[in-house]
Parts: sequence; structure tokens; C-alpha cells
Amino acid sequence: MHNRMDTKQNMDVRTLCLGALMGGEATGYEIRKMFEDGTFSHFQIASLGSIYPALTKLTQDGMVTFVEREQENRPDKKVYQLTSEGRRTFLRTLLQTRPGEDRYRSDILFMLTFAEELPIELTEALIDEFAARHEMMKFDIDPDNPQKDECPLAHGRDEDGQPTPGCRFVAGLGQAMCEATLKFIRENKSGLIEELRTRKDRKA
Amino acid sequence: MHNRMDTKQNMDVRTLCLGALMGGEATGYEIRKMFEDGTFSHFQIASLGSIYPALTKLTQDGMVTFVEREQENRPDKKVYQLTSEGRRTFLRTLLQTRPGEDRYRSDILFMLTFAEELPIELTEALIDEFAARHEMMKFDIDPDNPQKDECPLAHGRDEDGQPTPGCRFVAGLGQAMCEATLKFIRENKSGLIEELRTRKDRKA
DNA sequence: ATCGATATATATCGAACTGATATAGTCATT
DNA sequence: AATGACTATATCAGTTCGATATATATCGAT
Repeated sequence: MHNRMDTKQNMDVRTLCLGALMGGEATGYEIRKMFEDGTFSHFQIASLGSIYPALTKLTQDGMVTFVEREQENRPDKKVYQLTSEGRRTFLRTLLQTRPGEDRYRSDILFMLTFAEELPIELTEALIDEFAARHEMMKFDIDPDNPQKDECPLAHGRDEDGQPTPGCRFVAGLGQAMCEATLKFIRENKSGLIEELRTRKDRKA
Repeated sequence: MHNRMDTKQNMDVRTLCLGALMGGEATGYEIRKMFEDGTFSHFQIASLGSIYPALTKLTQDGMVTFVEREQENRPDKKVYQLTSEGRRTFLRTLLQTRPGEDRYRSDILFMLTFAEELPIELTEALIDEFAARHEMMKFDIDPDNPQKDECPLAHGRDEDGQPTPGCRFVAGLGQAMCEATLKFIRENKSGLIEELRTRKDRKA
């Protein structure tokens, strides 16, 4: 866990796992869910293929420990927990790190860039799909979403079970972005479709 | 270039390069700039380390051709151009592809999630940095931005040199997202900082 | 004048990560 | 009884990133 203050790299999966465990114990499977559906889902990604090796490495380095927990009617779990060393290292990393660039990747927006070369129905479908995904995301982000209360994955809760201010802020920002996206689509979709139609007519 | 209709993968660099060349000829270096600063910068990424091998592969597959162009006071260029096969393949890919999930990655938002564990000055600095980056991005995205007229990289222009409707739509969406982000920060930053301060006082 | 930084331009490579797959059991639906 | 979905860990091939090397030129600062 060396210093990366100088680089432009994004946080590696080991650091992300430490962060995920700041909210309490969790299995590798549960950590993935935090990035897939949970607290971190709209602004960080990590797959199982990187999480499990990361947890192994972190165990070797003394950053986390685990206990194997037998379950009825379920495969055994390895429940991981931060060591005080791990906690210290994570917070030190946050203090020392120049945060990497934000990166947003969207196949749909890339494809829409070529709208003029596509059938208009496809363009419409792409925009609708984009809107649907953001509608879903807006819903998923909500920290007060009743769904989330059931699962133990939601990190960033204080003693009262309330989301911490930081989490609330980040969630609110995510929702604002989703809403802006949806608003833009409501206001501009039909205009784009019309323009594409006129252009196609002019060509023909 | 096989069918990936069934998978959830994002577009590979080869496909992105074909798309970049839809706007006309370009060198590998120029393609990277499209993803770094140019048209695609806010929603796709590709690095030189993947672009050059991709162009080599595309040449082997007959999707692109290149001419070596000598330059005065500059290293030689390899100027790539789509073949009709490449153009057809790209458009077929767009038609056949189920677009991969959008993915947004932000170290800053991840860090802000732990605001309670950080010094308040760092939290403030992170938010300011986030705002500054989005301010910059909002400016960079503008397809009518005078800066862009100089460089030949801006794809998605029709015969009149005007951005195509698709590009305009995607750019507008990007700007709307930036604006929403900035608005949210304006309206919520001081509230967060205050809340963090009160909590810290209560602990002490 | 020379130094360091930045820009143009291509190429390569180790390290990291993704997505797929394997294994294995449960549960609900068809 | 079969298919698919969920819990759970593990591994690996293929892809991509970030760093670095090489070579040349410009430009501001010392």
C-alpha cells in the first residue's frame, strides 16, 4: 500500500475494499453488491474477479481479517473485517491521495453521436433506454429507499442508522444528475427526432 | 469483429477507433485527443496504449488504411482512414449491439462518502475540486466553443461544418449534467460543511 | 544561452481489471 | 424435472491502462 499522491491513477480495488469495510464487516460477495446495487453503485465499480484477490492480498498484508462462518442451506462465508492497521491505512490513503479524474463511459451516448447514420427508431429506443436506466438509478440511489433497510450492505450509517452527511450529499448529487438527465431528455428528445426526420426527408 | 449482441461488455477500443474515424482521417495521436479533450471526452475513454495496437489490428483486418505522411519539424504521421468495409462494419456493429451499461467512476465522490472521518478543510477542498473540474468540463464540451474550430479533431460535423444533431444532443446532455452538478454544490455545500462542524463539536 | 516544460508522434510492456466460467447448493417458477 | 435466479468463493484469459522510451520542436523562465 504505497503512496500514490503523485500519480493520476484511480483508486485500486484494494483501497475500495478497505472503504467498503469501513461500514462494518462484509463478505466479498456483499462488497460486490455495494458496488453493483448499493451505496457505491453509481460512482464506483469493482468486480468479483478483482475483489477476491484484493481481499486475499489485504489479509496477507494485515489490513483485514476474516472468520469463516458456516451457514445452513448456503455456502460458507468468509466475513471480512478491518484491522486497526487497515483502518489507519485507509484514512492515511484518503489524506495523501490526489483523487483521480472522474471518468464517465457511456456506449449509448457514443452511439447517439452517430444518430444521423442510424434508423430513427433505433435513436428513439436508445434515448428511451438511457432515460429508463437513469430513472432506475435515481430510485436506487436514494439512501432512504426502503429496499435498502433490509440489507446490511449500506455503509455510511451512523449509530442511529441514519446515512452520514457525506453519504447523503453524494447520494443527493447523484440524484440531481439523474434528474437533470431526465429533464434534458424530456425537453430535447422530440426536437432531435424531428430534426433527424427533416434531414432524412431532405436527403431523399 | 464478432457479434456481441448478447454480452454486457462495453465497446472495445477497436470499435471506438472506427467511430472516431467516421468523421474523417486521423492519426492515432489525434484519436486519443478526441477521447482526452475532444468530442468524446466526457463519455468515452481510450488510451494510446490501446489505440495503437487497435489501429494495427484494424489495418490487418482491412477496416482501415493509412498513409505515412512526412512532416517538417515533426515526427512522421500515419494518417488512418476508414475503408468502406470498416464503415459498414462499424454501422452494423451499432445496429447489432445492445449498448453496455453506463459507468461512472469518481474518486472524489467515493472520498466524500467518508467526509465525517476527514478534516473539514479536505472535504471542502474536494468539493471545490469537483466543482472546478465540472466547470472546466462544461466549457470543454461546448461544440460551438471557438477553441475547437482550430483543430481538425472535432468529428460529427456535417458539410457546413456544423455539429450534427446527434452530437449537439449529446453535448447538450453533458452540459446539463455539469450544470446540475454545479447547482447542487452551490445549494448544498455550505449545509454539509455546517453539519460536519456541528457533529465534530458534539463529539468534542 | 541553457534549462525545464509542453507538444507532436509512435511504440511497447508490466500491472490491473473485467467478464466469463467453474463449482456447488437452495429456492421458486414453469 | 428443468430452467433460471440467488448466495458464495475462486480462477483465468483477454483487454485495457499508465508508464516509459525515443525523437524532435517550441517557448517561457532563469
